[in-house]
Amino acid sequence: MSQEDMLKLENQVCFALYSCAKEMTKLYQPLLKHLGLTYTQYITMLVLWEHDRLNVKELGGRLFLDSGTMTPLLKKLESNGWITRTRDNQDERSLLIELTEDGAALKDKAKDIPLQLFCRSGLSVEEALALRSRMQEVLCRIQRFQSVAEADLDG
Amino acid sequence: MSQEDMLKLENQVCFALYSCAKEMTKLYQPLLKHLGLTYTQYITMLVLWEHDRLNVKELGGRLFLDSGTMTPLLKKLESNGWITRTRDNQDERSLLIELTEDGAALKDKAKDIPLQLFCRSGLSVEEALALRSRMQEVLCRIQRFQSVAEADLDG
DNA sequence: TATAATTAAATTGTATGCAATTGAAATGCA
DNA sequence: TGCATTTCAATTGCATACAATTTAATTATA
Repeated sequence: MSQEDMLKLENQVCFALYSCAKEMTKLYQPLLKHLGLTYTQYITMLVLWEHDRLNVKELGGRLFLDSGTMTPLLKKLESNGWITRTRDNQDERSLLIELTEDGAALKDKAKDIPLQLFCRSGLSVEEALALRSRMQEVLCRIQRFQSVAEADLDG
Repeated sequence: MSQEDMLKLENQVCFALYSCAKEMTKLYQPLLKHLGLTYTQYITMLVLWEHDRLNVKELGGRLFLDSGTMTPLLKKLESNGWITRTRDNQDERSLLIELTEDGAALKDKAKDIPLQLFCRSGLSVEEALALRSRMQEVLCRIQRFQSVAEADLDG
């Protein structure tokens, strides 16, 4: 492919990924509105429903989000009554995030969302599984490159 | 898969897509910094390098971005001297976006970016092509569902 | 132990991103 | 022609995102 062609929008892998991710995220909106959650708040709750009592760093690490994004988001979840934010007695730098009763109970109201979303995606089960694995693998490769790039800066 | 399992973060197709797209976009940052562009500004320039003289709607349509995003972004590109924004004489509602000489010349400085990014992605040519096609196809399917959903609201 | 280095979260500043609304211009149609 | 509808861009309000910096707490080490 020529340098000229490589600059065309339709040939961009990243743009295809970027626009597809945005449009898929929008599919959640009508479903999440019932719960009073945004997409980012929803994935945060997904983590907490699996692993209650994480600190901001652990939570952000799983979601690939930094404290600049997590801090206001968690304050919002707290003000909505889904979580509590308390300093860790063992290490006062850490902030422990824990589900409230309401926050834990919200999981039941969210239980149909994954299937609903799957239907809206128009994917078959096999396609969805393959796509997810592929994305996870590409993400791993990118992270590997990022690590190498950082190591280069150090050396 | 159980309803319980479907709520786990690692089983989310959308989160895999969302996080992968974000991390891949970050790979552009060091490359684009030299040009003084953000990623969103870069993809806007990609469109204009292919099709100069589009209005905001046409430009936003190609990028899947609405006027709320495009307006400030285009004002920024204008203030940086890459584009001009002028009302269309034929239809005063439309705002024509055109490249300046500098904006057109910037294309040459960007010509290596696609290949550089490709190297950083860790993908083979075949993988990249397959991934891009896959994303474009999934995006089409999602858009189809969105259309159906809107038609339902009308009816 | 005193201090340097590190770590966690918060903060600051900038740039998206989108739903909903507004205002101006163009179009449709009675 | 005259008015309702539609269309386009801008605006408003809210919620991310992230780089860079700051603050407070902890750890490493001389």
